[in-house]
Amino acid sequence: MTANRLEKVEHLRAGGREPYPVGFQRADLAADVRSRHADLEPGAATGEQVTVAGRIMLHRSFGKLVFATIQDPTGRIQLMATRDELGDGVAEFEDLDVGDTIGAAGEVVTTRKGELSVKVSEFTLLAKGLRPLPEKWHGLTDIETRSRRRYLDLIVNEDSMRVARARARILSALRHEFEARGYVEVETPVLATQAGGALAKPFETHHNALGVDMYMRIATELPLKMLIVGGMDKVFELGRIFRNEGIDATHNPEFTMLESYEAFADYHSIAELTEEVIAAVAMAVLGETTVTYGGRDLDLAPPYRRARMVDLLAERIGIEVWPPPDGLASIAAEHGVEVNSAWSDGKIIEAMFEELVEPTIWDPVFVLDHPVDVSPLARRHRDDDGLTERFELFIAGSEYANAYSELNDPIDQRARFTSQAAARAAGDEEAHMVDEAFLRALEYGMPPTGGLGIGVDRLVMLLTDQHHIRDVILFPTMRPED
RNA sequence: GGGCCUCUAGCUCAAUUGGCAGAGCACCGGGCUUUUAACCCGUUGGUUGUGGGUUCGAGUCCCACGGGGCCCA
Repeated sequence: MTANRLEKVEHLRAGGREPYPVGFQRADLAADVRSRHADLEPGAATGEQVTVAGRIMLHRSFGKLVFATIQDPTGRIQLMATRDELGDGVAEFEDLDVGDTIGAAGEVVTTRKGELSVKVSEFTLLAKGLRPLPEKWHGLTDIETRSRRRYLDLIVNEDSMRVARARARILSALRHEFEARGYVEVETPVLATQAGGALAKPFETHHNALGVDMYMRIATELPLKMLIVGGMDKVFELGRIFRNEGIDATHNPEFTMLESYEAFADYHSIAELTEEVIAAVAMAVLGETTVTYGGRDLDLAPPYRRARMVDLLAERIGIEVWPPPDGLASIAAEHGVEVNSAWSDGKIIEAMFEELVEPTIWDPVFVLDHPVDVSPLARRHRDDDGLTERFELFIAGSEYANAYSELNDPIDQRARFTSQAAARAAGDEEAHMVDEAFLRALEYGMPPTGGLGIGVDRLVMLLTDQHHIRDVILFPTMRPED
């Protein structure tokens, strides 16, 4: 089939016609033509000349009369090529294939059946397609091909285009919300000699000229806090994060996170910021705060419920878990939660929460006050030394945001790092490394600060009703094809 | 990492108990001046993911490997 199309290209060139010309000017978009001529009678002639361009999606020939439906970024419109108008040119129009990109000029008319059309007086082949498009009835459904050849998916699956465009609007709305609140967007290193700010395995690489091993960032937290030390009191970064972990419905090795830090804020004010931003983004993208996710309604309008992690867990299992009772590990085991004997009480509580409470959450909840040993960068709770001033926002069983009153006590931070380093030495590959550069910055004094991270891909999934992260990432990470 | 499922024409899918690899769309040729997934007639198109094995005979059964999916860790 490609051979046939190549012959056509050769034939065009032999006849002095360029199959990939430059310089064509599109003057009109399908949707604009449609909106200008919404309710024409069948057989109408408007006298309006338009110049449209797009990819041929459907092609129907009657020999001396040819219809082609082209698609541009705004939609589809039918072209009608007639012998009356084009003479022998109609044969050339008939020879076009589905998948070709063409430009055409002509009068806006309706056909006898009432279909709005451009009656072609001139047309130009702009890009000959050598490969056939997926089938016009069933389109492209194979998940692997849709992900690997996203361009095809975008051409034939309207929903994929909808999601891609919604994602762009979400990114734009997020920026708008933070900028409107006086936050400054910054860029921090993707490549660093230490990976910190989160508990995760990094990608490792090497800088040849410097002769040092480097890591792709697993968070933007530490450099952003250094900017708070530097006096940039409200900063945010919207960027790609890399974690060397498995791929599943909610994890891609590279993903997009928004992190923000605000001096003189705490996790209570950041919770208010978070619910306002999420509601505003939903409004910007959907025009309402009610979303349907997997067929079930969800309201993103503030305020969201606030509840302590330990209280939600106690409510679920009917036993108080804070302060940790004796035999917490056996209580976990009784509820089918597997725990490691090396785990701290805090880690056990977190694991029980993840397994027993998270899946039951539907409406937005700020889960507050995580145990200190699972939160090495968060400030200790002002009323309880064993907890932190932290929240995670859960919606529909998944985590969407993570925030702290930031730990700005350099002595405590060093102690936390040291304890993480011990866990690392004991084999926990995700434990945090001691970051001396960050500690030095804290030692100069960081004001009390509220910080926030929002998982952007998951937010896109929520607002576009997608249930796999690969469907909101244009080019998800995949194994090589061969 | 483990379990289960899956891979057939460019796309979407068939193929009985192990018995001639097929259809629709696309492509090519022919017909048609009002179609809407146009229609009608006739062609073309295959290393059945890859490599082995069993068998008179393998898309089908077995083994290994590769891609993908779902679930679990």
